[in-house]
Amino acid sequence: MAARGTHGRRPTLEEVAARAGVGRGTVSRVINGSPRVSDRTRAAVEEAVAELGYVPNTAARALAANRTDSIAVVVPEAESRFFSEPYFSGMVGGVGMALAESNLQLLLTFARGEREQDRLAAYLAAHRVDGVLLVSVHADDPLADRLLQMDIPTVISGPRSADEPLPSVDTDNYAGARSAVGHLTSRGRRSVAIITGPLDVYGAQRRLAGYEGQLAADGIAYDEKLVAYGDFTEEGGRRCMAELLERSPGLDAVFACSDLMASGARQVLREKGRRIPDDVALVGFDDSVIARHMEPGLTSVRQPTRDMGRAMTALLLDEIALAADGKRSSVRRGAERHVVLPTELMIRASS
Amino acid sequence: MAARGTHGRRPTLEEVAARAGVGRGTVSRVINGSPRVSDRTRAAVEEAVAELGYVPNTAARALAANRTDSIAVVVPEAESRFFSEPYFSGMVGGVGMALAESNLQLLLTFARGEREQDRLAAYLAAHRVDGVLLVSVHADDPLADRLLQMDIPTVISGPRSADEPLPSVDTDNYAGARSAVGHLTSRGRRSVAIITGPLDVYGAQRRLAGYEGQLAADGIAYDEKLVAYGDFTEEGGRRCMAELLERSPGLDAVFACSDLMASGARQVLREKGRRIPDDVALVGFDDSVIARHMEPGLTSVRQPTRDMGRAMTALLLDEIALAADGKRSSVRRGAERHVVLPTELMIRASS
DNA sequence: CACTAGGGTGGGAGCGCTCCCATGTGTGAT
DNA sequence: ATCACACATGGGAGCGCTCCCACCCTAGTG
Repeated sequence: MAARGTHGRRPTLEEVAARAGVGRGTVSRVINGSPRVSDRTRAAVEEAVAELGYVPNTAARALAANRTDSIAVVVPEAESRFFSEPYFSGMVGGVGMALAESNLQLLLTFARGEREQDRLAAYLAAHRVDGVLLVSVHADDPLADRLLQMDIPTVISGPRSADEPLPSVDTDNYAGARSAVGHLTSRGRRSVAIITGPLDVYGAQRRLAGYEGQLAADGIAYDEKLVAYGDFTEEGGRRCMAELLERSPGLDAVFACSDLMASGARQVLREKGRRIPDDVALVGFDDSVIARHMEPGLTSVRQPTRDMGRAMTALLLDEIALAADGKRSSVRRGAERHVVLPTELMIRASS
Repeated sequence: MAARGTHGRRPTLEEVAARAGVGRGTVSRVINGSPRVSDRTRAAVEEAVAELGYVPNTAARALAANRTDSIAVVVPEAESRFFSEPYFSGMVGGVGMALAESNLQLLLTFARGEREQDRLAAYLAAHRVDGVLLVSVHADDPLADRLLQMDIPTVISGPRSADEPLPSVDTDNYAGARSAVGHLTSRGRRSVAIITGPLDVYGAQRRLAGYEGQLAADGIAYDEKLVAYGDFTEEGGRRCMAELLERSPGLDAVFACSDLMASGARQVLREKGRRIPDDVALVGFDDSVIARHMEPGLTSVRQPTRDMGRAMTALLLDEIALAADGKRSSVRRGAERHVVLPTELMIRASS
């Protein structure tokens, strides 16, 4: 039943073996690049494979070998954020790029809500993937710990804390924030406000820390009135900007911890009649499309999302290899398991 | 060997059966929701499943049942465009959303270059997925025809021509273009230029046709000098705008067939000292982030990318079901296989 | 010239599931 | 009470592959 079309079944290993006049095992060896095959035999098998257009059946292989040759990218957010934030699509693109060189497949999964996460955890547990890439995780995310417990090779895209147990890839949020603030102070701004991200995201904390660090380095007193707590959304940016203007009408610069928030801030600044950058300089974070198309062009801290995706993939492949080798090294290369990528300040007209 | 950790193997069907005191077949029936099980037995099995934390092994199921419960989204572009164009991520998000309700998984695949495409075709042929969603295809794309030949259920995101053999989902490019141009003429613009997309993309042709259609309806003569042939890129938009200004300095409106091109056009208009919208009105297509953040806000034809993703998924599920039923209806519901979604003109300050 | 290594090779066993047929068990009709 | 039929159930036979053991043959050794 359910034969998929008249074009006939795909050839099997056995058929290739018959055609090449060898045994099943030998064909398997050739397919998997084992050295224990004579050149003559190998050639014969390869010919048969080509003639028959043989492609191994993944399901059978997965069942027999207990690996799936695929990894999952898990985005624990509603898909809606997946659109709006270039962070995600950049990351996924980088992963895809890195994967193209291996022969792994990429499973993309969204998991909003606890129920979904439960389902997902079970799913991943069922050995459906060789490893997991966790993107954008909040400090209290339960999924990460579950994966850790279940011993599934996992790499996380931003550590949840300073001592993240899972291997991770991150941008240097601290340095990035410092560069942004340093840029503002070096241009003579003295009353630099910040619109933070949600502080249950470790990266957002680090950006705030970078802000504080740079002010200290520049000998500028930290002023609580210049700190507004946002959530990475445009609306949050609006709200924070309004608050800031109310509390500190004299501010002359704003560092928004995401471009989206910067965009919200810009709207409010404009409504209140502040000119950018003349009255208030504005800097964002992400260097997304928005930054390039905003008016005036938004100075922003670039995150190499693509490279991050690549780095995550590389790390994960390591982890998977390690796990397969029976985790002979529980003493792993500590620091190497936490990759931190540099940021770059893209200077435009807004500052 | 290669046991993935000390936490032990996942329980199997057989173990659940033993625990529940029934046979393997019965458990399978319960898992798959067959009605041919008594309530008492069903309850017992469900309890055993819960206690053991049983999750079916996908590979085994795929092998036995000859289906994979997963579909592939194929993006035949370099990942680079995947980032820059919200079209893609919107679509993928919609697919993810629709899939969440089924229990299918989403495989994301990029295929740039012919070699990659060959590999991919073989891959898909090997029954690794139940169906394929093809996003953004050029008229001469070979992959689509191959999938058709191989009898793999496939849905394409924009038909390649008026008589696309594959089921498709598209936005109403013709009507969208008309609404944009009509909007411009209704505001008194008489010299409306167009920057087209690459004409080997059917949708781009339709937008041009809509432009012509609306001008005709408004009794405005079609002027070749007002048509510039772009490629959906920002740089292309710049080039075309420059050309147009040279050929037709008196134009008072521009319809760019993508927001990205509109952005390029805006830059050139500004450089040449034309005010938007006072001197030249500008309209884009896509209603992407760019449109919302451009200065002035860009009037743009919105494509419901999310809904498109959803619609594609629904169509594909149909196709898959049909294929499984032994394609009893080669006489399929013709028109229903081509879904066209309406556009909406988002009016902003640029026009 | 017998004897041992070892590289090459064939093929059995089994991965966990679905499919389906054979077997039981209960119900209503005669 | 008897027969027929429907429904519920158990379990064999594979799905196509990998793993591994046994075997063979050749080449080197004493």
